[in-house]
Amino acid sequence: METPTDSAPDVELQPHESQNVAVLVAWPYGNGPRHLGHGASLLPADVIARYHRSKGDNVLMVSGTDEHGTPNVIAAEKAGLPVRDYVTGTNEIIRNDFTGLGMSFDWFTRTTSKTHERTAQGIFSQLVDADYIAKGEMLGAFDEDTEQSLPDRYVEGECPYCHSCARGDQCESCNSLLDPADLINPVSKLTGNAVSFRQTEHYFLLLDKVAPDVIEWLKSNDKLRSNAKASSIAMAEQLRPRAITRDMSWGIPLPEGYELEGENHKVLYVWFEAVIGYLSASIEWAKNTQDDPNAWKQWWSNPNAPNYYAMGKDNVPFHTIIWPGMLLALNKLKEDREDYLRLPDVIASTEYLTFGDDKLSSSRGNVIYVSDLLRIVGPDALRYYFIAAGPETKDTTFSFHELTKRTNDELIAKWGNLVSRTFSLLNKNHDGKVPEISLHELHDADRELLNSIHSAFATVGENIERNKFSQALKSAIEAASAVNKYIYDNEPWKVAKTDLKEASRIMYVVANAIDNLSVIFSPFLPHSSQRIHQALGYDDVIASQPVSYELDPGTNFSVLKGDYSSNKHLWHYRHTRGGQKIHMIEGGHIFKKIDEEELQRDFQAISQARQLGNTALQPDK
RNA sequence: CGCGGGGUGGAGCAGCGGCAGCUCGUGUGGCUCAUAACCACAAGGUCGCAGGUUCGAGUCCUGCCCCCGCAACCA
Repeated sequence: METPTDSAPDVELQPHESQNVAVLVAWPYGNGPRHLGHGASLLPADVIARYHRSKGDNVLMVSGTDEHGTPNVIAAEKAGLPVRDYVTGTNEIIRNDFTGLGMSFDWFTRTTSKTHERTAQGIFSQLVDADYIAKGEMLGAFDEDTEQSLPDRYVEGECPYCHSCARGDQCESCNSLLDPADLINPVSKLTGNAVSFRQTEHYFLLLDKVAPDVIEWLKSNDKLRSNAKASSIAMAEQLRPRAITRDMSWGIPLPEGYELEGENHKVLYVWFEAVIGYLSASIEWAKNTQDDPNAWKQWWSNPNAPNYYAMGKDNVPFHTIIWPGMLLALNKLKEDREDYLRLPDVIASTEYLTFGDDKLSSSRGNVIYVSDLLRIVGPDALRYYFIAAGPETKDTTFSFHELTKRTNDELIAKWGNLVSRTFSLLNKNHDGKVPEISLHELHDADRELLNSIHSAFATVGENIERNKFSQALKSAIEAASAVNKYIYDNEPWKVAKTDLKEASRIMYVVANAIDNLSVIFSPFLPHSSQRIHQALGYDDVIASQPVSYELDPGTNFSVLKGDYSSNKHLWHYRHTRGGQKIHMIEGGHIFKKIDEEELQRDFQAISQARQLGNTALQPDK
């Protein structure tokens, strides 16, 4: 990347050598709409993907809904729906949340897809054959009446130590860690029925066997954030075999030939199969959208294709230990090094977004959903908030006040207002056109400003590449501020009255700056960047959006995909062509100012309407 | 001594060995093209507490206090 000099800023950047970049987004659990915490932890993935596309890289961004597991079965029961119908509904809700936010997935599928089932079963049987998975026995809790198997957290009873009421995994009164089998008079939290425990046979992933390799890999990966790295190494040092099957009927069945004795209702446990989704979704994407069904290997088995994983911090161990452990074991079975599956490079994890005193999660009452705020403030204000004020390095408390401040006093005051005043000046004094000038008319101050925009591409890009998203966005805002100062210093509204040619030069520089800034902002604020781009008279698409698409018509199985080919090779300074007619933005403003009281009122109204409305698809309490 | 993250002006954060910074808010002034927006200047901090290392410490070490997450059947 060149250093900007005092020469004209029209130096061509070195053409960026395209890389294949995989962006792997943690699979949202399919039990209901996404809340703000989910949005905050997954949005950085979209910034990474959009930035890399803009740079010219070939991005493959995949994810899907994680639809198996007990919580979904229970939620479906409550809703009075077959589980499959229930998760089809939540998948649609989550797809809409992501579409609304503008998450530019290449493929957003479901763990209930055939490809996923086959891939997960294939990996399972390979690992069994290679002795990385072995049979063993485990004590399981069963509802005595319904025969439903129950995870620890659904079992409660009297604490054997302090004799107060305790949940299966921990006593909230005396804080003892419990084994649910020790509880006195255990009952199901769901039905109140008595719970009994029996030994049943299960498959275990022999994590201890891959631990040395996992530790070695952890130590050698210098892109992992130090917090994730240290805690993961400590955890890896005490890995034990872990059961990866469950007694239930909802899930991926064990592959043929691997059934356990006398059992026909064992399924793969969600945490084992869900992480495989990254791979299976890539395979499914290739099969459905590419000429070459093996195209996924250009990301997964390519030594020059870095990958980025995005998730909340609770998910880190699955991506630093379990998934790498599985991949390491699989790679040991590959004869050809060229078939090695790539382990995680960058784990961009966030901390938690909290709300008041309660964790903002779907398992508690205090929740604000992504869709609520999308309706009230729109996608880009929410995206701005997530990146500028989100829990990037520490837990952060959400507040309407902070959202309002960030939107009104930063996003709108700096960037939105810059766009407004520019269009207004062009309209008033320059026939609603970008003035035409020749570049050698530029003054030193003009070049200086344009150079600062030129270097903003580098600064913002570097920060994104270092996972410093809020810093990157701040740099973009600073670049916009420089343009505001330039306008103030040059007073084009005054100059236009006496010397229109001079004013044209100034306004050309401003329009040119905005044109470039819309590209710089596009990974963060794709919706508004696209509108500004069009308002400047262009008709191409610099920030595409995902669309829902029914895979096999009639199956009710839909995925998100998108065509982002026109978003590529934009991440560099360019001169705006003069003379093009601008189009005023509908309503005059790209961003709508937030009235904090109104925001709270609107939220209350939506929240109440939701509680009164159909509860069938509500997340479980 | 289970593991880890965080505690920096009113708010949100950066800095992680060399004169305490940024954004917002606040005050004053300027500007009036612009969504009471924009521009300039100013006030405001003994960098959680206590020791230590060092010519020099938010920055390294030790102890303590507070907040948060994880602790593997919460996926």
